[in-house]
Amino acid sequence: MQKRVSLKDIAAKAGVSAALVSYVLNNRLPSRISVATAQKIRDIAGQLNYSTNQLAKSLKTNKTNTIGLIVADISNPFSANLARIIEDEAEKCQYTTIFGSSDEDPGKFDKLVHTMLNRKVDGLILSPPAKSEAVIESLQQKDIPIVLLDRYFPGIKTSYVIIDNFAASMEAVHHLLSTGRTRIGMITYDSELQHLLERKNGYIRALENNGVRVEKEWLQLVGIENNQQQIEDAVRALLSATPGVDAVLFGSNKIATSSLKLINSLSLRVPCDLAVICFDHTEMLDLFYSPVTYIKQPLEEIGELAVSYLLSNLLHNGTISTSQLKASLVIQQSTTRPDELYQAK
Amino acid sequence: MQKRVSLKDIAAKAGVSAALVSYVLNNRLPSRISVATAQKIRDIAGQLNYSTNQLAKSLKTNKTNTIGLIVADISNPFSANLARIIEDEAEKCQYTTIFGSSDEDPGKFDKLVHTMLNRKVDGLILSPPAKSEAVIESLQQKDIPIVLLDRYFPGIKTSYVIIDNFAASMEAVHHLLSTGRTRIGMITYDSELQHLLERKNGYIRALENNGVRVEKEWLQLVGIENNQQQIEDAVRALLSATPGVDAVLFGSNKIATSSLKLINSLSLRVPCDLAVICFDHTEMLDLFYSPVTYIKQPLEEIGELAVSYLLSNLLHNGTISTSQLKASLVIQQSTTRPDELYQAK
DNA sequence: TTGTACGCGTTATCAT
DNA sequence: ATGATAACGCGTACAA
Repeated sequence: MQKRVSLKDIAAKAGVSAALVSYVLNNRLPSRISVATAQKIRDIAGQLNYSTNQLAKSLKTNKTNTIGLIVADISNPFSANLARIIEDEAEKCQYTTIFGSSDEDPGKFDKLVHTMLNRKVDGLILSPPAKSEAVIESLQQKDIPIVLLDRYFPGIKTSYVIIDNFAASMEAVHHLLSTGRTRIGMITYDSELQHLLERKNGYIRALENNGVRVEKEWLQLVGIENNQQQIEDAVRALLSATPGVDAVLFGSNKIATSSLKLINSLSLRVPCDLAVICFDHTEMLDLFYSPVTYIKQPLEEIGELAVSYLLSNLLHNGTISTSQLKASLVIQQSTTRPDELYQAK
Repeated sequence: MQKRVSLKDIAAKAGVSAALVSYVLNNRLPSRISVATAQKIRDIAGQLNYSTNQLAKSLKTNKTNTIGLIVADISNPFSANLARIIEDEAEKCQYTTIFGSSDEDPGKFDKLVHTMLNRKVDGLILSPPAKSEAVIESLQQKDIPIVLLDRYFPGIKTSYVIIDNFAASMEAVHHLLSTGRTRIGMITYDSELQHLLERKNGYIRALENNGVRVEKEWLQLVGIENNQQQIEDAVRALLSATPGVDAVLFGSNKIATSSLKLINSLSLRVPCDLAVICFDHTEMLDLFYSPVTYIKQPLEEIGELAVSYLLSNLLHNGTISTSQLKASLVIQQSTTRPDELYQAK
């Protein structure tokens, strides 16, 4: 169906053995091969437009030069951006990437991992969903190189690249406090994933540290399926609480989008009546009528580190490298103090 | 490194030949194999946690159950959504998808195609960039199954799934005219890609059909690299033209985003001073202070058809299937007539 | 049910 | 010094 030119076609045409062709094309033992035949082989390979069959090569060498990447959902901008960076980075090192979306479902995650393993990927970069510890541990037992991305499990020793979500949440809340907001709510996920717990705990700790009592209704937890209705209910609950909030921290870009969609339709004004901050950037945030302050993850660095950790793991199996990067707060209009708003505009 | 359990491990433990194990696990010749041994083999396979080595299988069968998908840029929401749909659709049919982003660069496109071919993908779904006709034609000569996505080349007979961009543009302009706009501009790409030409021509034709003279400055062409500065200049040119426009059609979501970002910072109001319509949906459009009317492509249908055409092509090589789907106009506030605006709100 | 050639490169060993 | 032979990786499919 595809390339039918094989090594032995070249060998036949050149009047040499297939092995020799292999050596030449891979630049092996260059000292032991006469320049003349080497050139002849290269010429013929060129004119036959030969390209090596990766399947056969991989079968023999047990190396596919492929890495598997599993994210939550490739159609989410956060995942898509990260995927793109990883793809580019891997490609620089001659690696091909195959993607999969887990939809935060550990069953689907497990299935994806195994299809990738059947295809003999050299290693995996994974954003594991909740309750997927067993899968990760089994990969470790099999000595399959993995790097966790965006998330990690405190109880499992693996390579990972994450950000300091606790600190990021704290910083966001401190910023809100510094702009005079006192009734700060948060909408985030009801999940046991460590990075999400840290976002939640950072929020709580920041308020406590500043002597602010966290009202029960100020912390709204929603399902990780990102149900629009549920998120809207959470927004309404925050606003109708007693006392109602004057600022909200959104635990993800999906939550932010759904919430802002509702807020857009209410009479409420941002930032006068409500300040908002959100985790992760999307273009939508800049286009909101009051550009949204957000917590920016260093995506390039995350992607590059993940690939580099994985590749170094491929060379020296057993190496464990971890990074916890710092996120930065990008301050825009959505958190301007009301009294500064007019002079700023 | 990974699965070390092979067919012959099972065969040894079961005291049968490797061939028999293969038959059993593939449910071949079920009538000719005793139920007892079949069960024994399955049990052993289960307890050894065997899973087949796709590399070896593919090498023999010349089938990888993998499709290659090349889009312009996986980090663009339009591409990402489509990719996700195709991934899911392929997965339903037991196919794995490998992605690549061409960045509209024919050289990169060609390179991606060849890495995929070296990996022996069964077929390709491609959004070809400009000047990649030669690559497509060479794939055809090699009888490699392909389906073009989102774009096509009029001179080349291939399977494709596209939308009627000409009609979509016309409909958008007609809608603007029907809401009383008379000075309608367009910002789109300076590209020879057929689908982009059709977007441009649909705009021109719609105006001509309605006896509107298209001022030169109303049609602004920008590079496909989506340079922010260039797009902003185009917006400014439209607004400062004589006469200045009272409506704009954006040729892509990237153009729309960049333009709206600028418009957001001007004193100009949408839709009072300017109506806007854009090709393709992103969430950003709903969050703009005046939710943006857009041309919606039937992404699910496009993705499903593309996969189905490719798979049917894998069975019966040489089949050519094409679809030109209709896009729909989703009308939102950004094109409301100024005089209806207050009563509508 | 089984033996075995096969797909296609790789690489250690053998031959001039 | 140069180059050839052959085993190998692992599952498949045909002949026996």
